[in-house]
Amino acid sequence: MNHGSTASGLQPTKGQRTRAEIVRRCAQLMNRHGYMAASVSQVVQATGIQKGGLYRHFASRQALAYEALDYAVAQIRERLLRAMQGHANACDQLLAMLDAYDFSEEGIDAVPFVGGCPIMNSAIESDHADGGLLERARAAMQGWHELLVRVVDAGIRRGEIRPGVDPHRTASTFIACIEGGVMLAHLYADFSHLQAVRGHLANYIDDRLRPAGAAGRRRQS
Amino acid sequence: MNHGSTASGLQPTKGQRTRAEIVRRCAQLMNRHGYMAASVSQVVQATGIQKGGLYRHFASRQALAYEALDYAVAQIRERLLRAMQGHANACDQLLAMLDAYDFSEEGIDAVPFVGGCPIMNSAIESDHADGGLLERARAAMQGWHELLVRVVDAGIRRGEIRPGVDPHRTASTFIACIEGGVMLAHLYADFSHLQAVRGHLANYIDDRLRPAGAAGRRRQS
Amino acid sequence: MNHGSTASGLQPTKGQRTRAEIVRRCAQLMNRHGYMAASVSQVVQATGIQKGGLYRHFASRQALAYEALDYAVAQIRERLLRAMQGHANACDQLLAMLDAYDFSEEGIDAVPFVGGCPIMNSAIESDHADGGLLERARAAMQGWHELLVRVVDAGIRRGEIRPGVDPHRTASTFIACIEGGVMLAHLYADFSHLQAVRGHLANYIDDRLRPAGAAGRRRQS
Amino acid sequence: MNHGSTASGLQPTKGQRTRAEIVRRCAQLMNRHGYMAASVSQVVQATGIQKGGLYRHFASRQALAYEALDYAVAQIRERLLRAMQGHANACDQLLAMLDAYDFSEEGIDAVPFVGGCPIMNSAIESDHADGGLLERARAAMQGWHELLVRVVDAGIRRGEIRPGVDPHRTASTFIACIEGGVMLAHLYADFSHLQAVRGHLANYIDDRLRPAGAAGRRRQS
DNA sequence: ACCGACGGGACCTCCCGTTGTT
DNA sequence: AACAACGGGAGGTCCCGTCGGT
Repeated sequence: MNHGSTASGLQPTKGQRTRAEIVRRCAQLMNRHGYMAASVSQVVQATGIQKGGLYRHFASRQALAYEALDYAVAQIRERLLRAMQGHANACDQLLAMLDAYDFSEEGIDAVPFVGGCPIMNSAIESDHADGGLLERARAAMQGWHELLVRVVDAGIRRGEIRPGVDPHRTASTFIACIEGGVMLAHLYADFSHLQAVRGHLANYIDDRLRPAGAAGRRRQS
Repeated sequence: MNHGSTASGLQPTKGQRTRAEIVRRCAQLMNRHGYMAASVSQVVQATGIQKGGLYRHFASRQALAYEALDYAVAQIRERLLRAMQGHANACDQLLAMLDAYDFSEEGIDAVPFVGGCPIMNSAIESDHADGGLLERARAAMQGWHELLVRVVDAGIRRGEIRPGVDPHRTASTFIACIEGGVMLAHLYADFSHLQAVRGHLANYIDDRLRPAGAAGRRRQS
Repeated sequence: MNHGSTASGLQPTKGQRTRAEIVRRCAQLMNRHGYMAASVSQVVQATGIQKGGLYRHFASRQALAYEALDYAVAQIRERLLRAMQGHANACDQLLAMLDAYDFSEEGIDAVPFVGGCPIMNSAIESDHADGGLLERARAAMQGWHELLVRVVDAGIRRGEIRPGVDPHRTASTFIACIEGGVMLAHLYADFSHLQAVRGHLANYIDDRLRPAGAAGRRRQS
Repeated sequence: MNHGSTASGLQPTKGQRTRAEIVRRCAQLMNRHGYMAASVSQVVQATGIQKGGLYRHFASRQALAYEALDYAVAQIRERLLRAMQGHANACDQLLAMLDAYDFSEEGIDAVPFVGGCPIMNSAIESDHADGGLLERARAAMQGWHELLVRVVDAGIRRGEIRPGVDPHRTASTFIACIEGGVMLAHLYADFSHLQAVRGHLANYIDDRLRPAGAAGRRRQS
């Protein structure tokens, strides 16, 4: 049933293209309606493919949900990495992560992820229903956390962040602030909450992360 | 169908006690399994009461879910208020709110709310399914936000917080940090993430909220 | 889910009566269409009860099928026992068993078991699909086999059957002949095949079972 | 769609060989799982050929099932004929038929027909579902019955069987005993039941079929 | 000659809510 | 006030058969 990438990676067959499109559409759908809460009928409507066709590509609704989540997490991760690559300084990279969640210019209903952050959504939903979802949510969060730790570590090594800073606690703090801000922005459909958090994190960086003498030479939100 | 408080408020009848118990049990159940995702069968099992009996007290599963959410939010709010009342200084009150979410000494499976913060849970879930849930989640969040605004305002008036601080942005920041921290603690079943956030907020209070001269005279996490 | 005989055995509740009626109707249906092959829709049509109601009484279609088979086997067994009780001589009892399968006077579509012998039917079908069916078919057959062994044993003790006869082999022989005859009668909707087998078994009794001197003093088919 | 024997009978084309292999594999599969109960997926798995390929050779699953049954019946018939050809005496030929069903030396899971006698299986299953199956089961049984009648008739003509014997009733009796014995042997996975029936039939032949003076000149089981 | 891909429908299960009964 | 019993329907899975490629 795993028709993922069997026959080379050059010319995707029709089935592979269909399958990829299903995953893409489902990621959008399920990030709103819940990865486990979305019904097959909704998937049928969202993808334009019938049940009979769906079950050719995925063994179960659950398997499709997992794959959609994996896809969504990969998308978010890519967005984060791309946002970071625009900056050289570790502190700027940290702020860029938050900015990656700000869709205010693209509109709240824009791509890619209506429904908020998939990692947080699955983290919350995993408590409800499903063990497999929990595993995936934890793995996704862990990946993000480790990414942040690496950024902070590198910042310390490069002298962009004070030596005494604890990378793990800093990572947790950033994630908590970002996810909390995303939740508020999404709940109210109002990104000003995210901007408030951004200002807070910028201050935090100045107060506690940046080396004392180097304060304040960057764009302020 | 709203048998909430019909026969005076002194001696609750048997029906009223049953009804209250149902709501209490459902709040526990639904905060884990989702307010809309929890099925009537699960409610029957969790409460030990049969469907016929349930529908005597509640017009629909949805109505019960709303009431359970209201109850859960009220419980959390009460816990927050009680935590605040232990402190006179506005800054301490703010930190006490976060501490109210720390169940590390009571165990992760302890009361009252296995499954994390009901406000955040409903905020996330409201995106999935239900308009009524969204309204309630927003109202609950609004209530909390306003409470924080009042605390900050009062702190400014009493000279415990710097005059220039924006109460709304500060409230948003605290909520974001707390909810993000709760989410992490719950996802990993590990309250150390919440402690990291606590340290961060304590620093933030010292750096940006407390009047300059008054820095640092209270227990540090 | 096993609402079999909870509340005393005196006044069956409405549910118990419904349940019993479902089993009765299903035994008829499933003995024709196969215990596993019969669909829930067919059960709904045969019983006049809807799916929602069915699953209140039985955990699954399979559970209902098992119960229907058990009921059918019990009915056949009762019919066999009643037929035997009309005769004192062991040899006559053996022939009476075959006669119990002869519905030629009641019509081929008569009660109780359109569709042939439930034991044989389940024995054949058990090979197809289901392990639980095989267990039940074996147990039912074993019960019948042991009944025959007891009849032969008693016949030997009372001097109605020759001492040297092997009860087990005799039981197997009778069962094989009867079931084979029932199958033919049912396949062709023609009981003359069963009569042929009856004549054969009567001869067999005279030739090999009855004591030498006592030959031939009973009604011949 | 009937690509049975289009291009002469000398060099079977690749398609014809594939088709024959499908029928052969299906006969094995369907004799266990039921001719109508076996799903196309099971056929796909058993044959290693995909649906698109299957439906090139057969118009429907039903048509394939019929052909598989015909093949199975032909196989059994051939086995019976071959067993008979080893004996000249009619009485020995009758016993040889039963022996043809005894796979105890080849193992219960041996070829050719795991799942018991196809004629009996289809006779039982035909009651369930399908009119076409019933026709075929009756025809197959009729063919066997007539074969037995011819054997008995020839035996009478050659003086190996008493003149007064009724060939039809004798044929029915043999079939009933054999099929009943096969059923027992298969149900218990124990061929001793078939041996019991064999002994019984040998006695029956001595007592009622063989001419009086010619008793006992054959191997006893 | 065969396979991959898909549509539409039937199946079993479970759900929610109502009703009659105790 | 509570339960047992039931109807109607939605949900997820799998089925059979067709069609376009190759």
